[in-house]
Amino acid sequence: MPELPEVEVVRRGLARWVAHRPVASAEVLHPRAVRRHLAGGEDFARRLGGVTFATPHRRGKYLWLPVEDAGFSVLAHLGMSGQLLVKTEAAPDEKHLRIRIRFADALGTELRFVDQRTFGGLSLHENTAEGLPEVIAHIARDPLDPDFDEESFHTALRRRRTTVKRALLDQSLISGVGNIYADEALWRARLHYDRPTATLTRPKSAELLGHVREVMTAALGVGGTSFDSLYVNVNGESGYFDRSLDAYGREDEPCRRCGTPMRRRPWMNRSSYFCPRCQRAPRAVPA
DNA sequence: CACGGCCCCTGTTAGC
DNA sequence: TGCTAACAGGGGCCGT
Repeated sequence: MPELPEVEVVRRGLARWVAHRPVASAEVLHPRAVRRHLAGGEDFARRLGGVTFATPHRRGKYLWLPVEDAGFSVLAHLGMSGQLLVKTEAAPDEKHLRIRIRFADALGTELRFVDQRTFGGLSLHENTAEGLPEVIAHIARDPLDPDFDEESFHTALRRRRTTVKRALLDQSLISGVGNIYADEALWRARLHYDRPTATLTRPKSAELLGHVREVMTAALGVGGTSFDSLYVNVNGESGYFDRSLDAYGREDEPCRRCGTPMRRRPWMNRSSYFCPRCQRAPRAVPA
């Protein structure tokens, strides 16, 4: 489950149900789920046996469980359809169960990575000096990170020769924003997705960033956005923010500001939802 | 080297 | 009813 609020919901679940527990064993049921672990599934399982997890961390859509008294972490990315579920040991295996982690304590629950489309996965990585798995060192801080650098975000936008929605989805510029929250923030900021970033004034980029933060914080407050059972917390429960969406998925429905029917446009093998009146297309810029 | 396009997967749904 | 195409919230990698 993809974007920052949904991943944060999962992180909080892991903090409550998995942190500080001793691992008995790990079982890899699909090789693609550990493809980022280059040493392979057997190595993944062997190295996890006997470790204890520390408190989970998150940056953007990545989350990781540091291993106590060791310099490495279990890194997780949910991709499009990944779930981290805490289930009782007796619960039947899910159809798309990819990885199982059993614990050595007596709580009777296990951690499962379930992923229909296998775009997500788990892997083990050495931590950098900052305690970050090395392979995500290129991922920018996310907008809810207190150390997010607003000034360098703005200067990067001005320097780039790209469009604003592409920039929002560029995880090396700002992380955690995906297709839903990009459309929501752009609608709130009255910006068209094809607006060149170089034309954004400092107040406008600050306003946009503020909307990104507000929509994500609001979504987090109600457990994230779920359209179906694919996007759930560690207990398999869905969030409620889909009821509060103003742009995403609202093709032909009236804009909540001006009443104009919302539009959907194919965009980068996905879709962009916008109000044609509130979010005017930019004038073609001379080359 | 920055950027845009393509690809990796499986399942559901809309349309013919 | 059955087939097919489009679409789904991800990111990495490749070529230009």
